[in-house]
Amino acid sequence: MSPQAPRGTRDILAPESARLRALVESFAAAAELAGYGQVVSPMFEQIEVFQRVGEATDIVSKEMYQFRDPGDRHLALRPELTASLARAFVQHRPPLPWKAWYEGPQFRYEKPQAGRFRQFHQVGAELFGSDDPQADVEVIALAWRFCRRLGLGELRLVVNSLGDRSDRETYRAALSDYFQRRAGELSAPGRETLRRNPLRLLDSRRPEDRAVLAGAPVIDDYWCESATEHFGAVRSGLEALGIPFERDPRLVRGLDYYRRTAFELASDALDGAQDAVGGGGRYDGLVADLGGPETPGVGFALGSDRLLLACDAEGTFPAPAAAADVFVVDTTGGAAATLVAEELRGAGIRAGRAFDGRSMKAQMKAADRSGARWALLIGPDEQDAGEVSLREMRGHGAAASAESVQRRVRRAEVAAEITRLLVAAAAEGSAP
RNA sequence: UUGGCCGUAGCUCAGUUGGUUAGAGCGCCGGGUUGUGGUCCCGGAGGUCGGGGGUUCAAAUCCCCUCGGUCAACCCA
Repeated sequence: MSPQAPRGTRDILAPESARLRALVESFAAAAELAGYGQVVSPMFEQIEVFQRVGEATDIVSKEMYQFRDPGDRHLALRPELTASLARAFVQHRPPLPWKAWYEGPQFRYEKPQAGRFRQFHQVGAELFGSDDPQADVEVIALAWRFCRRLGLGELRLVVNSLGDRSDRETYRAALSDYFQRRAGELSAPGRETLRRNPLRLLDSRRPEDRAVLAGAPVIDDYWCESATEHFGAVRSGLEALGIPFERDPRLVRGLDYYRRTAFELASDALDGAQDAVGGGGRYDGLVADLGGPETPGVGFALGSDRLLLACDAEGTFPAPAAAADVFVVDTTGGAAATLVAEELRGAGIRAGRAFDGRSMKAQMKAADRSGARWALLIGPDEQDAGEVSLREMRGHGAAASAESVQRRVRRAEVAAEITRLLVAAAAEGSAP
């Protein structure tokens, strides 16, 4: 049996890889418009970076790829990037507010399924050093604006507030009390969840648990004044921007470090259980947990793979066209094609060619399939005359409905002539 | 980690109650006379039937294990 990509990983080949790259570029543009700078952080960290962030979360307790390097350092492939960014913040202490965006693969040991991989890609942004609700609004708006730019329409923004640290703790205790009293009615796995982290029970999908949930205490009653005020400001900020959202008091998110604002973006176009394309929130206290000064922060991450699945479902954000401009057909052996193709590429023209001395017919077929606008023919005739034949392929430009047109061009003027034609076509296309 | 469904050429799939050299479409390669693609016609290459073990005179077809995919629980992007 020949080797395969490890379970839950995959090769992303040409058209799709260009699409992923375009998505990242689009995100970079959106983030940088808002003043976020890119951070490229290591693919792995000292394991404590993630452990300090939440022992109770599955992501760190059982889904981390961990290993010891030859120097016996205990390391982990990053399962998420907020912790890495917080570590980088503590290490470099950049001026506040520090606005950073990132992109790249992350790793979680999970059972793969559609929209869930062991190596997956995210884009995200973090804002450190401000507890202004307007910062929350800016961050959410960035995520929203980016998704809209991808063409996603069936998107749902869900927001909640988990209150301050102490609010969260008292609520957690109250919730725990409540569930303890009715533990008998919970499902078996639900009781286990209750033991580990009662908050997690809030978004259980099991019917028994949901029934018990109906009478559970609501977070709203545990907010302190400032948390209430903060959440109010976030909501009115979103309203002012015309960003639609719904409030879900049971939204808790998986990472333990969230305080106050938590939000999630889900796509209604995705069927199946994995409909969340991203989420985020405020993590005041995370920086301190990593040994830095008390520093508030808010941010989000979006799953690139799932965003693209959602785009597929909505038929938007197609792969950028990769068609060549010119395909060189050489029946004199192939060396002439090399010279012309390299010359054209040097002039910024996308040029393809065939190898292995294939027949003219075969080369023409290849030219057709390459999607090139022109075939550039070099045979003995052209070579003797110091010329090439430039054939406009049907389906392009003026020749779309008529027969393909073909004419001779001086060999020395080929690059200039094609450049001229490309410029003319671009002008025509941009100013119809 | 738990459970359901699935795994046949590069891709999408057929393969009757186990029975001889495993098929189709698409794609790929070549050809249809004198250098010219997209349509059409002809031909060709390509499969240890995911892998291993077992039952049987005989297994793609039955059983077990394993790997992988998928769906759901869990969790999350």
